Amino acid sequence: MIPEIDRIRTLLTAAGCAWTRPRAQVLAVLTAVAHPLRVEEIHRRLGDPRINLSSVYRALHLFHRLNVVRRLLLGDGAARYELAEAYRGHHHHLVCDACGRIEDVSRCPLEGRDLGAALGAAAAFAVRSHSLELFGL
Amino acid sequence: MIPEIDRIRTLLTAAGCAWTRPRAQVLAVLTAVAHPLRVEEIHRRLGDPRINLSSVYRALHLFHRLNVVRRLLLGDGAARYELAEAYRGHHHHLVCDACGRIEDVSRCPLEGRDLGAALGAAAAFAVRSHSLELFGL
DNA sequence: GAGGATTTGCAAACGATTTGCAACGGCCAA
DNA sequence: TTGGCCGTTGCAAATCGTTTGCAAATCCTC
Ligand SMILES: [Mn+2]
Ligand SMILES: [Mn+2]
Ligand SMILES: [Zn+2]
Ligand SMILES: [Zn+2]
Repeated sequence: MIPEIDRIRTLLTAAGCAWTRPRAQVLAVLTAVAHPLRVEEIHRRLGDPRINLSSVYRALHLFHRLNVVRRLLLGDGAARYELAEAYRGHHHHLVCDACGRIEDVSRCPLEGRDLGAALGAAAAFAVRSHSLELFGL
Repeated sequence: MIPEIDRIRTLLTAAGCAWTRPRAQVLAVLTAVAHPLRVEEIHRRLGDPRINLSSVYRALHLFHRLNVVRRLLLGDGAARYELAEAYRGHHHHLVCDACGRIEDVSRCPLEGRDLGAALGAAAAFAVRSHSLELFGL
């Protein structure tokens, strides 16, 4: 099926983790949508009502640890998840202050910037990733 | 006393809000430290044990609404607060993936960037603020 | 200092997330 | 293909940070 899912399945196997129905379905949901989803939303979209909400949480934890998904915290109480950079590409988000709508920005405003220079004194710091959200209207 | 606190007090008054002991002490804590604090930490540092944790939450809400403090969500369960841009200047944070230590970066890697250009299609979006955190070691 | 409006302390409610545990189901070896 | 082991799940209860209702305390204006 979808090549990303195959890649991820292989990755799970390599990490010694089982390929189970909850995990597969959570991934199916995440690959099917274009924007970050709350856990509750992911759970609701699973084809299978037998799957428990806590299994979704556990799957997302595992995926996050294996860098399969990215977790976003946008200020309302709930975390949002989307496929990680390796599967959806590096991008950032516009968050509307008024209605809360979220949109992707594929061009990274940091590209070409020498982050090391910006750090200055804290040169001992090796940047591994960054999180950038733009808020507005 | 500290000029920032006077400014903020004036601002509260202008907004029709009272200058009360909990609010003053929360501000005193925030102006005294250089890094973002969790609500629980702020509460612990108040000189006065009579002040209730929920008053700290309420004070921080008010301050956040009036743009006196900034709220940071760094991925562990708890929000962190620090004085807002107008009082501490625009800056970002380094977050250590290993130990969780947080450090300020005063140079903004976005300065001089035309965010509008980076947005591309979503030109209808007016960026009012941005949040950038750098993760690494 | 008195009056009325705001704010506080307290304790209970809340929503998101995590956890213990017994039943279950992938996965590998036979 | 089957058997069985060990990781995984469903379920319900616990936890955590945060919010809220309400009566009492505090602030601000006069
Ligand atoms: Mn996205
Ligand atoms: Mn800071
Ligand atoms: Zn970027
Ligand atoms: Zn900046």
